[in-house]
Amino acid sequence: MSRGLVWFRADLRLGDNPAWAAATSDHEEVVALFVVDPVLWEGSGSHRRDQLAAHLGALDRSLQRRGGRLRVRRGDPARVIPAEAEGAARVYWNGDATPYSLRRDAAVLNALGFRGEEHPGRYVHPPGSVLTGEGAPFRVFTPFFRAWQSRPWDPWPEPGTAAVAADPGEGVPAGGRPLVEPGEEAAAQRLEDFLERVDGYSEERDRPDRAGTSRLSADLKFGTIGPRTVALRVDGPGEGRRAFIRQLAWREFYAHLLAAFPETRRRAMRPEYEGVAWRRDDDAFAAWAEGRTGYPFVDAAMRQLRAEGWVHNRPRMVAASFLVKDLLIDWRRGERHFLRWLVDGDVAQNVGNWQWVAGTGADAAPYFRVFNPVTQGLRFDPDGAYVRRWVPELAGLPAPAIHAPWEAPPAVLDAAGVVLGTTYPPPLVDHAEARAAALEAYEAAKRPRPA
DNA sequence: TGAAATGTTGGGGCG
DNA sequence: ACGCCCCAACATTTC
Repeated sequence: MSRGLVWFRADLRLGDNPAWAAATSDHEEVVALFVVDPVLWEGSGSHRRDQLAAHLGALDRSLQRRGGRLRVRRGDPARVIPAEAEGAARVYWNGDATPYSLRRDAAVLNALGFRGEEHPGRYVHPPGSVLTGEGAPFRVFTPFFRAWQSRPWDPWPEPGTAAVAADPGEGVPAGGRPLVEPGEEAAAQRLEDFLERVDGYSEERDRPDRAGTSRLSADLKFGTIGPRTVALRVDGPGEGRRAFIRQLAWREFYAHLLAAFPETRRRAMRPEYEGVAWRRDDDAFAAWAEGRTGYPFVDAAMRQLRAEGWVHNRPRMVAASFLVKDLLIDWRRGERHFLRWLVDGDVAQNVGNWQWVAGTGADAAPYFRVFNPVTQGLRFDPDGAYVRRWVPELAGLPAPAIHAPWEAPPAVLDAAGVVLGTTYPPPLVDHAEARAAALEAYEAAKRPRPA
């Protein structure tokens, strides 16, 4: 009897899954394997581990409905996969593009004696497939987007009928309470829920106090939903749908960039900014990470990150900008922190967006675009509801004052029970001064070095 | 997917 | 009626 092995990684679904479809069509029996890689497991914060464990449980239940189990092993994939592949004709997986996964997959493939088969399941168009007319990678989003959109594709095949092996191995790791209901059915329901409000997406997506976004980032990260399913369901007329497809394309752009320029995992895409004189300020970093910068919109974002591992994109950008521009701390420190704590933490997206904010990336925000944390709060959280939820000690403050409590009249602070320096910190830095210092630091880095 | 600084315009108050 | 000032609203430029 012919047997195949499917190595699940960031594609925890059975539908819209090319590796699964190929294996279940090519063989009479398949083993569904997940390897808990200590490098990734230990590197993840509790939020992502809890969500992953829950998703694995849901995948196991889906496989049980097919008469099998998810097999779980702990260890280095380069050792575990060949051992598990004893008796299997081929091993199937969906490829990824981060430097670590490329190294890992090459090692696995080598150890398997090339009985491995990589499929593209993580993106609508796999990294490296969208290129300029000259065959070079795009460095600017808009032309990438055009090429990405005009590239034809078909939905991936449906799964075949192979039996699923029923040995659960070590079993699904235990985890705490996940952020969202696990599994691909729940993810599909989240997509359907989003489609109910997609027409308002353009208007609502920047409002952290409302539920205007798709909330699909973690599902795309874990692969509990397929990118082509998302693209197919969202495609259509209307501003909201177009705006969302554009966001989906940013995700693909960043995957393409990291695949084409793997060194940008650690280094600025624009080398002139490698020389910025970042400050080594552990106290300021801790204040940022713990949500006590004294800027309510920033603190709300950082507390939401700690509490639930997900942050709305707008406060995410503003909090990131604050670390880099206001505190002048190296974007890589923030990148590491976000990657650890985010449920949707993904190397390509995280690095791409941090470099965008820092102004060091391809097609990034110019370095002189500095977010004002007060103005951003006033504009995108006009009632203060988002701040009120995550910074409860300010909850008694009325709308405009809540975004800049140090400017509120004493009577207003009194009435809200806010004592600056006691119940809530004063601003860690003066934004206007910090902005000027950041501009100076970036310009200094750009200037040619004196001979 | 900014914001501050600077420039311009036009309405209204007022002598 | 006129000039002057103030300032809000908008536009442009600069970082």
